[in-house]
Amino acid sequence: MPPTKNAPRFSVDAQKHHHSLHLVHPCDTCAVRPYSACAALNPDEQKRLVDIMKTVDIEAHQPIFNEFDKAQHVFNVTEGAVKIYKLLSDGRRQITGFLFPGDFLGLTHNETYAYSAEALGATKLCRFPREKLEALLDAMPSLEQRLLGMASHELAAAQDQMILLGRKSAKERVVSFLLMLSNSAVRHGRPGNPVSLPMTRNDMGDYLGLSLETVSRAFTQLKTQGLIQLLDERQVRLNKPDALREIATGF
Amino acid sequence: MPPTKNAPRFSVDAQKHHHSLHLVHPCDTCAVRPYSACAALNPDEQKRLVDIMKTVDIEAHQPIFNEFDKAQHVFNVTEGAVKIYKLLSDGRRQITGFLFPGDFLGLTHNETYAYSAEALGATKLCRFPREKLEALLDAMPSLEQRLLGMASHELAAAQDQMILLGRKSAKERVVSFLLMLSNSAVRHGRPGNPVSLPMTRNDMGDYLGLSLETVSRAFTQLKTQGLIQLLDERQVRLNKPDALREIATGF
DNA sequence: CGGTCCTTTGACACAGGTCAAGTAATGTGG
DNA sequence: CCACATTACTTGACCTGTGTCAAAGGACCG
Repeated sequence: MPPTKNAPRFSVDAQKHHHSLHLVHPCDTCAVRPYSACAALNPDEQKRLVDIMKTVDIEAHQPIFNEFDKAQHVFNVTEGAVKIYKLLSDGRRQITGFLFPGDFLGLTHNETYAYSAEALGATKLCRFPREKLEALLDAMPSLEQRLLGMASHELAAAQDQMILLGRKSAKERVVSFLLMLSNSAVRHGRPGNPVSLPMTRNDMGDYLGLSLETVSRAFTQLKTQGLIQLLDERQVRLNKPDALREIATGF
Repeated sequence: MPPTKNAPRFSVDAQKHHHSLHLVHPCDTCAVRPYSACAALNPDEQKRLVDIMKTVDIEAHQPIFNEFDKAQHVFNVTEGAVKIYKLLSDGRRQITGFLFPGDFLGLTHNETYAYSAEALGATKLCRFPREKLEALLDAMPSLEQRLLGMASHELAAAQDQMILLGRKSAKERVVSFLLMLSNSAVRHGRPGNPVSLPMTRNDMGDYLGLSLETVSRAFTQLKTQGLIQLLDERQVRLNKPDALREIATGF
């Protein structure tokens, strides 16, 4: 069952006009966050970024781009959530990340994208033409520094994911995932305890290297042990964060 | 035969004196490679790099630094090979990378190292004091650009490793590993076909998320199918690279 | 030449995958 | 507003790939 994807369907807003409204804080649009790129730029630099930027709306479950497409744009999530993934030729899928407001996608040093990207729910993005962004980079070391910091942060996260995928049990993976989502929410300025889960069990499985059934069973087990509590189907309360942290780190 | 046991050991002081000899090509010392950082620097910039650099020798199986140590130096491999890994509290280990001449280790944006590093065989490193290197970075955007390129390359590799760990079978993992080593050897200017394996089965297992027995069984199976051939215990010939590539990508 | 480490191989156990059935939640068209 | 379809989730029964444990051989070393 190789999930054959249709072509990207997104509408580009004609938003050029009110860019000027955002000049002082362009990153209100571009979702400024601790790890976002536009913080710490001077007004002139911000203006140059905003000038090459367009806002894009994506409907739920629509592709944003596919692996091996020509990499013409770089995106920044402003609202909603995105999953990025790679496929093996027989359809096996590995989700390599879930992205939230402030996160970049589509950065690459090759001609083509290194992964596919799809919106989880209704999502807004900032879109930068790649060659223009790269020209800006050369002229703005501070932006480049920022990107390096983000890349190094992502690299650390990728290594955590490797130990999860290579060495953790199903339960440890699910617990690690919940804590990771919680931490990420806090970093992005959202509440960290009732954790919201904008993705399906299947997506979680493809992120954690598990089947959807195993993810579901892990949830049930954690519920039974009183460690978590499902409020709404897409909302989990972490009852004993410390106990969960111990499970996640392998005690 | 484990690589170069009796490597000539020159002291740090001795190196200092003939820095001037290296000024035109300082990266002979610092192992210049396509993904290395010192390429494309002008002579003045190269000199400034060399001035803060020291050469270090590490014996086989000796630690270089440990996760959570204060990150005081950044290293570049010049000879030999290094493994970097993370541990869970009960001792489970995930090797997150094998590094060869030209590769950097110890780069982080935190106070402490994000992983432990250990020499596989006798190994030579270039060592840069971290704060001096960071000061240089601010002054040399070209170097920063180079690092960003390397980080983005490593990020892509990390995502390949995620699909390997999350979704590939034992046999697919081992084959992917052999091909990866072969490609890496070619990129680093060494022969790509008889692949040399400077690490133990145990190390391979900890890199691939498998037990050492499963790695061994996969080798036997590949031998039986005539796809590979063990020359020396640390040297594999890839008999049918195309067939191997198909296995690795999940056909 | 005995000790240590690495590798291979076999026997067996088990975590997690697969298949299947049933239910709940959500959306859709009449 | 209600049939109906669709998608998501849970749970059970069973199967299998890989881990674990154990033993034995080989290479290297002091």
